[in-house]
Amino acid sequence: MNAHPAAIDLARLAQATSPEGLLTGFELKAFPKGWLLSSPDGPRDQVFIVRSGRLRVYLAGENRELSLSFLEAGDIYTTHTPTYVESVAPTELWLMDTRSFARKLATDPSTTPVMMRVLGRLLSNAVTLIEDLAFREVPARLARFLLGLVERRGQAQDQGWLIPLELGMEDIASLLGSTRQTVSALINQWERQGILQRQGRRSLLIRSISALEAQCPGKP
Amino acid sequence: MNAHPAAIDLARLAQATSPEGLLTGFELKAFPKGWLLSSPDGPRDQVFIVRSGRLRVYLAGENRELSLSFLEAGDIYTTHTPTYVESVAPTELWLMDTRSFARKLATDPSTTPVMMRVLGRLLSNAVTLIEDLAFREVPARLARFLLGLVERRGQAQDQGWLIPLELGMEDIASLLGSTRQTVSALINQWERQGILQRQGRRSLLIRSISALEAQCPGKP
DNA sequence: TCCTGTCCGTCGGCCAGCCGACGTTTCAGG
DNA sequence: CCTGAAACGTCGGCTGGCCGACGGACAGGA
Repeated sequence: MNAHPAAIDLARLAQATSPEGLLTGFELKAFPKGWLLSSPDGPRDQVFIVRSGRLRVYLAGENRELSLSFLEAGDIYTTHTPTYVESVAPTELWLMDTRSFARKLATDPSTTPVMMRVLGRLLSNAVTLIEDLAFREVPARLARFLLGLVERRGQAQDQGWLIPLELGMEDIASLLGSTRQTVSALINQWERQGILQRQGRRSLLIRSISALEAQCPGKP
Repeated sequence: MNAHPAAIDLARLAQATSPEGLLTGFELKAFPKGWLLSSPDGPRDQVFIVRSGRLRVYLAGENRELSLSFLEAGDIYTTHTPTYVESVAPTELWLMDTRSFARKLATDPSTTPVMMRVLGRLLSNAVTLIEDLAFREVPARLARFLLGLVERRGQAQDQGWLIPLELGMEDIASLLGSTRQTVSALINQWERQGILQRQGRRSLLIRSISALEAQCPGKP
């Protein structure tokens, strides 16, 4: 659910201008905003590392979409999985097809641990999402989402924690597998209860962490 | 959702009695039926290959369980993910901790492709399950489950396809993220409609593949 | 043969949350 | 300072499917 798989040192590494070291064999390409890089039907044979920009990984049903993750600089991904990948901002990628990548792995074992960590991260995220969809209700998912933001990007204030909100209601709903209306209603209800407070359109002030935690059944 | 990740040649390889070749470094262990091998809370640092028996991989919520997969001879798995793993029959495993395994991967690149395939398979299954939970309703999931069985284990008959059903209603429901009652009601409804037919307690005769396919929105 | 445990079929009540609809707020570009 | 489009807030109706409950069917044990 959370983005940032293995953003550790790759973010800096990916800033290179020529493919050296771990990047050997990758090819730099740029994409405009709104470009569909991969779909479940199309070929699924690429590995890439994000140099800059922003991508959305999502699934699509009849008349709904479920975002799995947003990828940013330093994130690595493979189109092995039947998902859609779309740039939501101008984006630069280090690209490589999986066949070459497999060869690279076979000859250069130092790449393996990175790849394993990435795949492990992806799997963990997927499992967490499955748990959410199967067991938890929307309020719990939204609460966990907000708590995650506090943890990763929250700024302490005397009134509580300020978190940036670069996503609209619609986008959040899509990340949670819910709808705009439900998410909107929940946030406004919580605001009325004093749990949080809107701070302009693009940020949120969390006034009571514990009240949000109370919405999540059984999470330490 | 479907079991059998990389059952290709591993099933035979795992029959060995001493750890040679790919099995180098693994340790053979036996478990009785009903043994909990791993849980989201406990240590999650093992890789194993099933030599014989049967394991269930599942998630647990407040008062429900969701089975992710059943593992059988030749299947490989890692407890990296926060899931429960339990033996549902007496089981023999080739075990190894992830640290040693990482070292093995670094020194013996031939293991890497196997591992990548396995992880890829796990990811694909996870994504498919997410799609099901997020977009499809229970009838569609059940229909796809049955169609999968026909494809993998169906025996042609003049009346239709006979499929073995070694799982009870409860187990099937757990695989689909639904309940015993709902699944039972659906199957009996389909029986009344002549789509399928019970054949004793442990097998099912599918009379109309196309009727089942009609239950799945948009799947070629 | 009966008894007892396990599984299956079916019903009615109930509710989370999806959907459509419509009004209101926000904001960028003229 | 307008203005149109995009995003947000809120309402009511509707329904898939969960839950509890209960009775029947089919074992295996004694």
